[in-house]
Amino acid sequence: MPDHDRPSLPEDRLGQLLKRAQAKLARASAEALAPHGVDGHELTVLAVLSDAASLSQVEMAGRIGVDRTTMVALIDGLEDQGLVARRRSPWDRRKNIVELTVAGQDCLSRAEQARRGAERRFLAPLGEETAASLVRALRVLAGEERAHG
Amino acid sequence: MPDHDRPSLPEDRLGQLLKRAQAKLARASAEALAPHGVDGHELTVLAVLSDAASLSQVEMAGRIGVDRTTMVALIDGLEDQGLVARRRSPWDRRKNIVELTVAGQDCLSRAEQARRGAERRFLAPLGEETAASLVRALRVLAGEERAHG
DNA sequence: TATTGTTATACTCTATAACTATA
DNA sequence: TATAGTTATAGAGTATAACAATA
Repeated sequence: MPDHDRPSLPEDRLGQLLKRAQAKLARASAEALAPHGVDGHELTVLAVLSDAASLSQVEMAGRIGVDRTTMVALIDGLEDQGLVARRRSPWDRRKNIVELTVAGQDCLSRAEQARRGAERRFLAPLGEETAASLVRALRVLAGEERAHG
Repeated sequence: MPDHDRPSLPEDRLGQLLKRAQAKLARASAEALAPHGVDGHELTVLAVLSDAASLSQVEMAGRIGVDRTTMVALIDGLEDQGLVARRRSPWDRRKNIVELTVAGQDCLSRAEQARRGAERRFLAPLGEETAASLVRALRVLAGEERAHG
């Protein structure tokens, strides 16, 4: 049976490679973030808030790509830890304005540094040039249209 | 605020890129496989059986990386469609020997071709050389030790 | 009527625990 | 005692449906 006619085994399939690489990085990131008391989703919320100053919960949900019902519990957890604060918008009393607290900014700085370290260590085996090329390729495949980050 | 100190937004994070690329490929593969009546997991089982001729359910589970309890329903579905057959091992009556049927081999050929097409179309925007380089990089990151496939 | 935040519910995926039969 | 297959159950993660407050 010629090689190109033999069905691909799991370990040769692109989907499996992407899945395993993602899972491995997720584990490494989780380990790096654990000391800072936030998980990946929570760190994302903090980072988006840091970029946008303040957003309503639906706006946050849209940015992050989760449902607004999922956002509720996420913000609950962050608020319980004192990392973000909710307040009613005076202009539209249906909306919650969510903002970073000082503790939240501090946590973000530390946790983001830890996350970057994990990402850097994860990519280290590739070398700088290959790693950059991988990221470029993934941006294309993921449908990321931004010219450069 | 210098660029390297600004927290990464979701779309710039490697984990997100891997996740989105994987999700996009998974959707494309699911669409390509749908006409053949199998999903990705089921196709994997067929491919592994084609490679190994016959395996017990625990051996299959080990190869694919799922629990043996998950394998039961997987095999159930394939058996209901007549794509695989179970029989008791005469040498160890605790074990089920799972084998491809003729219909299963036929389905495998067609579905695997469809899956490869989806993968090829997914990688097309990169060009051949970049795509091959991506796969090599992912093999390294996923912990894949095989020299070349 | 439509939207925001919220809660309750359901669904998917997968693993753990427990049972049966075999070894 | 230990293993293979099976079933029932539970947990994580996330979405849908429904409700109250507000626009």
